[in-house]
Amino acid sequence: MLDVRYIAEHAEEVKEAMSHRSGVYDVDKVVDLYSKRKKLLAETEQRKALRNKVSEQIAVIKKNKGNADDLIAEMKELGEEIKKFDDELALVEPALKEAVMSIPNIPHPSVPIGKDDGDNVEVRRYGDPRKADFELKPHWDIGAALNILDPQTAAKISGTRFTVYRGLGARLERAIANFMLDTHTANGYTEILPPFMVNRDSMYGTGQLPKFEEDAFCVKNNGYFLVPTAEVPVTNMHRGEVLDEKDLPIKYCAYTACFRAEAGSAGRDTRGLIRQHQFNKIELVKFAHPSSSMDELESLTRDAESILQKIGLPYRVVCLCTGDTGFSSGKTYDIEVWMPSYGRYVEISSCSNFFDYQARRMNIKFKGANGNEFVHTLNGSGLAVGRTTAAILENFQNKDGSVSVPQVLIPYMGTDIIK
RNA sequence: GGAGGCGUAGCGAAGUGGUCAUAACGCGGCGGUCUUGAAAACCGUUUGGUGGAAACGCCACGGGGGUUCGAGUCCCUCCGCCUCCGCCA
Repeated sequence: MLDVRYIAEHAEEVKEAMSHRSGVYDVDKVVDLYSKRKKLLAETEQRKALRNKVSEQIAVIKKNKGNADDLIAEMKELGEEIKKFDDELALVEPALKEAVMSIPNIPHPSVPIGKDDGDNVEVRRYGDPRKADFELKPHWDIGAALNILDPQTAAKISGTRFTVYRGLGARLERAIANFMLDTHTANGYTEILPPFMVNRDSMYGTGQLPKFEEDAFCVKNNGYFLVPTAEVPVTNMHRGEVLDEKDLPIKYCAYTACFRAEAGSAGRDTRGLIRQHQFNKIELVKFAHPSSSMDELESLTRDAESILQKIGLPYRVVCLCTGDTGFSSGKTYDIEVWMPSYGRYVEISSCSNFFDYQARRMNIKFKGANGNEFVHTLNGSGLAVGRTTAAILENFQNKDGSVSVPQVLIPYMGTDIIK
């Protein structure tokens, strides 16, 4: 969330920023509730100060065996007044909090202004889209032919949007995950294996709640949520903490299954590994000093890209425009891998700098020169494993239906060909 | 799942209805004295949030609610940790 005070004192600036985002946001409501709260706070605090003072007097009188009945009666009355103001505050506070939380992050000045993904700006490209002298097949056909991807069986045991990986398919998924983790840990990221279920507070902390509850799976027994991304458990690890400035940046990588309801995506990407209820992902998370978080976003994006370069998959990096940038993010780069079956680049990673937006919400600070300050949080996929599997199957397929194993994965696969 | 105990500053821990929560005491951290330097010893200093230009307030003892003129302290509830028992990969 943004700083309430900042919104109140820079209302026009915030409104201007919101006008470039998708959706409509009520900044005035925040300003309004803020001044209302301020007024109530003044009223109640003034009375509390008096009560505190008189209560001390009563204590003294009692100690000296005196009679304080008059004062006690007065305070009883004052107490009722205080309660009235507090009750009113109890209505305004949550309303204000909700209003503030409903305002998305302010995009960084370097973010291109635009409406939707059509206005995203390509930053760089690596490699060239695969060309072949035979017809390139989509990965779901390759997977079926090689008997390594089996959505039918998954549908029987679970439902649609699940896949059973079999044999070298399962092995490929595992090889990719291991390769990614090995690469990132060698780059200074500490490997984390977090719980795959988290509580409600964590979902609020990273911003999946309250707005996007229908996207998540909730466990009936205990109200826990299946993690939609490792960002949630890993970023929340430091919720409510004051970090040591000299430990920054803290860098984590985590491999988890991710669970998404994909509500509202009916009919989209119904075939293959692109959009599943359960998929594997390596996530990179950073807690950074505000002064260097923009640099950390660049290096995080490069770290994610390096995986694709090492495997040898063509991709491009785009900077999301203001209208397409996620709710909590201040700046986002998407990494898109070339998918022959789609005939275009498909998102395989999303790297974001949230500035202090998540940190304020989660109360993650560091002890700096000017007292405690909020850290900046960043994260990005490094990468989505299922989509990487799909991209490899398509980009490394051979005319005879086999798939060559990328060089760097051969040690993990124990073979150089899937056939 | 059952029984009991506990949750107070970075850590340990006192406080069991009032005028020492800017929280005793101990450890740690920071500054200093001493020392060639260090250790030891000694002295000093160390919670955060929020309102206000300031003066000066308000809030916070795991979270939430209640009783009271007044709650760290009493009551309810939720969460977490520990011990024992049961079950279990």
